[in-house]
Amino acid sequence: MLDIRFLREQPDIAKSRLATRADGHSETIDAILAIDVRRRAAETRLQTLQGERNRLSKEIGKLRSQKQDTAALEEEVKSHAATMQELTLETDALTKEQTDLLLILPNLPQAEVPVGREAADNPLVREFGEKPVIENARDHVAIAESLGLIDPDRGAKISGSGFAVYTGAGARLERAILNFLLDLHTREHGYTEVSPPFLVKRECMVGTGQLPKFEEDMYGVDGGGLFLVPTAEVPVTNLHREEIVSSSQFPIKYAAYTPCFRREAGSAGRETRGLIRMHQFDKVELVKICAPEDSRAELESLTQNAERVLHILGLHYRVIELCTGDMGFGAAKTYDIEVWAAGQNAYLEVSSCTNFEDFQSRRMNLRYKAEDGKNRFCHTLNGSGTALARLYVAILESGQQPDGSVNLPPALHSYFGAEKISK
RNA sequence: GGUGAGGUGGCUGAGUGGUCGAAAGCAGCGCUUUGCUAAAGCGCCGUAGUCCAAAAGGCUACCGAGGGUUCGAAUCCCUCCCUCACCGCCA
Repeated sequence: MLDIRFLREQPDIAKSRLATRADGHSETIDAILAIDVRRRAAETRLQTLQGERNRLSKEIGKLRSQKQDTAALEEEVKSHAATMQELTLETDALTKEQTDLLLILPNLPQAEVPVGREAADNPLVREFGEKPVIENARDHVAIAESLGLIDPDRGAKISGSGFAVYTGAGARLERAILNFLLDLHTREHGYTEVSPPFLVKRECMVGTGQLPKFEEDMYGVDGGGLFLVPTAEVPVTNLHREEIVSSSQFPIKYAAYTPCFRREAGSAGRETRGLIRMHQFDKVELVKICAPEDSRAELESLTQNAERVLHILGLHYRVIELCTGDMGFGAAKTYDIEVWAAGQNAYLEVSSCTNFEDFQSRRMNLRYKAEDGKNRFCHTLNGSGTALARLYVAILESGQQPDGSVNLPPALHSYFGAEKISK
């Protein structure tokens, strides 16, 4: 959520920076400001009447203690009741209207984010390793089926398309990768492990920005009161919602595993083969909460922490920076990490590392006590460290051998309990 | 799920209809003094919104949340949420 004062004072700057986004409605800003004027006018009138009522009520109390008649004053207060009622309804309605619009307004890209319209405009930042040379590379579906690692048919049978069942060594590999990721980030990168609920309240989804705009992508339960988490970002970032945290805790760094549940509405047919786009997938998420002046550096180190996963696993990857037109709703700046999947002959996004600045913290009223004693909004960041399913794809496709087996990266041997998977 | 108790400022904790935004203590900040790994005295010390060109200042709202009663609500009534205790059920 953007600062209403900023919009009020510098609407042109807000509009021009928002205009570089794919979803940047400047007309929404005009609507917000129009409501703002009406809202404040109504509020001021209401407050004046409230002040008058308070003054008269005190007067009544004083007179009564002196046993004097107060009927006239009481009538005067009563005479404003209807107007106050109207003004209360008006300010409430205008406040809600304004908030609703503020909640669907995306974040401002940082000034240096490259301006562009779509994914093709995203500049390459760096890459690691090289594409492995594999003759007649098979894709992970063929590999996994021949080795009995996943059972897509039965996944579809029990839950529908977009759900996978991992079986035998396949399930074990999933668990091995998970443990490797959590150990790496907690032991070597200094993140505190969190195991949060997989269901969160609506207000948490609003806090991190999934709602109200993207409800059709989420799984709601309990009549819309609770949602299955689409990423651990939601429960973990909201851990400190409505708090004033101490800056001595900064940077707060959490690593959390959760399954992620997404409807993927509108993505049918795009990259849907095998495990690449699922309604449920596992992910280890990294979340940081820090002071505004540190968030740029924290994004760099966060991204490096996520990259290290692929580095250690020896997988070829590249880091790209999202252009303004390709950034997510709440993002001020985002790096995507894409791993090479030999069987797909394509890069797969396994991590999206984002600095939200104070966009989320405003929504969840997450503040810290600054050195000058003032309460300020924190900056929040998160990045996958990494998504499991696509990493799984890359491990299978990169490790595949001519005899049909899969060699696992050395870092996973002890977690998995073997060096390779074969029939 | 049932019964009971309770939710007040960073913390502890008073306050049951009218100068209560809220006593007191602790913590924090500032000053003074003595001096040295601290003590004492004094003062300051909630959040948000809004008004004014701005500062100073004013006003409004907030005592778990939302309604209600009243000229006036932290205080009375209703609903809900949460915490604790015990009971029931249960992985």
